[in-house]
Amino acid sequence: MKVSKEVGASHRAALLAAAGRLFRERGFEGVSIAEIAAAAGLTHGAFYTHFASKEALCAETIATAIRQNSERVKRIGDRAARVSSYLSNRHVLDRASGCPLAALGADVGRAAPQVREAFSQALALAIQTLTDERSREDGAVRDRVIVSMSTMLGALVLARGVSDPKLRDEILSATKRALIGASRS
Amino acid sequence: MKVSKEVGASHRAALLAAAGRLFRERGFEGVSIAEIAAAAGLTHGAFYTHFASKEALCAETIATAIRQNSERVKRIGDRAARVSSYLSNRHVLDRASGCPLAALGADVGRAAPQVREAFSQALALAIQTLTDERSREDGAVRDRVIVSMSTMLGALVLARGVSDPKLRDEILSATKRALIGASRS
DNA sequence: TGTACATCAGTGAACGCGCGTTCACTGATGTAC
DNA sequence: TGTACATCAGTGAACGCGCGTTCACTGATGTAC
Repeated sequence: MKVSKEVGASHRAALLAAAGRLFRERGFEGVSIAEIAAAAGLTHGAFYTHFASKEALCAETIATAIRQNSERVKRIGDRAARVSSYLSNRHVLDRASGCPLAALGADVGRAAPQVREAFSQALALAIQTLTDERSREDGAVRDRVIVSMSTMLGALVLARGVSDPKLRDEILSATKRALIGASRS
Repeated sequence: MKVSKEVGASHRAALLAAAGRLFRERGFEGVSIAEIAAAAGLTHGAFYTHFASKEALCAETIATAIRQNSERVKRIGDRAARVSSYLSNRHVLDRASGCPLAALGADVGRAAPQVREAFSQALALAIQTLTDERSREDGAVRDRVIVSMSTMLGALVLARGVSDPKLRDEILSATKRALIGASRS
C-alpha cells in the first residue's frame, strides 16, 4: 500500500543505512537486496521504488558512508586521538560502522564505473576536507593527508585479515608509533 | 578418465594458478569454481579431486600468492625500485599478478577462519623474510617493514578505487615521495 | 469541510540464471602376477 | 615381458538454493472539486 511522503523518505534512509552497515561488514557481493530490505523493515520489491539497481545503491552507499565518516573524523580534534582510534582493536572488530575506505576500497576497485565514480568524488572531498582544516594552500599538507590515510587504511586491512592476535597488535602498534611519533602538525 | 600422476599434479597447479589470477582480479566471491576449472582446462567436477571446497582453495591460493609475491619482491634489490614498481600505474591496472595483500586483504577479513589462518601465517612469513634481509634482530626494522607495507598497500587500494586519473596519480606520487624520501635503509 | 478518485509505495509470486557440491559413470594408468 | 585387473582423475547431469529484477495487485495517501 501507499505510504506518506515522510515515511517513504525514512524508508529510503533506512535502506541506505542498512546497506552502509551490511556492505561494510560483508562486501558488496556478500549482501543481497532482500537482506538489506529486510534489515530496513521492507520486502525486496519495495527496494526498486527507491533505487534503480543494486549498483546504484552501492554507489550511493559508498558516497554517503565516506562523507559521514570524514565528518565524524573531523570532530575528533587531536591527531593522536584520531590515529589511535582508527588503529584500535575496536575499529578492527567493528567493520559495520568503521572506515568505509578500508572496508570497501578493494570492492570498489572491482565495481562498475558508476560506483568508482561516486567513490572517487567522495574520496576527493574527504581529502580536501581533511587538508583544509590544516592549511588551505600547502601541497605538503595535502600529501601528508593522503599518505597518512593510506598508511592507516593499509594497516587496518592487514590487521583485519590476520587471525593471530599477537601479529594484529604488532601491526596496529607499529603503525601507531610511526604516525604519532612522526606527527609534526 | 584417469590421468598420469604428473598430469594430475600439473592440473592441480593449473587450478591454483588460475585461482591466483582470477581471485585477485575479482575477489573470492566474484569467481566461480566452474570458471577456475575452465581456466585450468578442466570441468568443474574435477575440481573436487584436488580441493575439498572453495574455502580450501581460497586458503591455499592466498598463501601461495603471498609467498610467491614476497619472493618476487625480494629479487628487486633496490628499495626505491621496489617502491616505484609497487606504486606504478602498471601495478594499479594489473591486479591479476599484483600484490595479493592489496587485492584480497579485505576479502580475507570477511572469509572463513581457515582462510584467515593461511593469510596470517603467510603474512608473518613475508614480514619475517623482508625484515631478515635487512637486520636480524632490530625491532625498528621490523616495524618499518610493517609500516611501509601498510602504506603501499593502502595507497594501491585507494588508487585502484579512484576513477579520476589525476587523483590516482596524486595518491601514487605523494606516497612514492614519502616512502623514498624517508628511506634510511 | 466532505466526497470521489488518481497516485504510487509496498507486497509477494514469479522470471531466468548461476552458484557450490555430489555422484554414477568412463577409461587411461599403473600394479600384481 | 605380457596379461588381467584394481585404481582413481576427469566428465557432465543433477541437487537444492539464493540471486537480481519484474510485475500485477493492494490500499493508504493526498488532491481536485
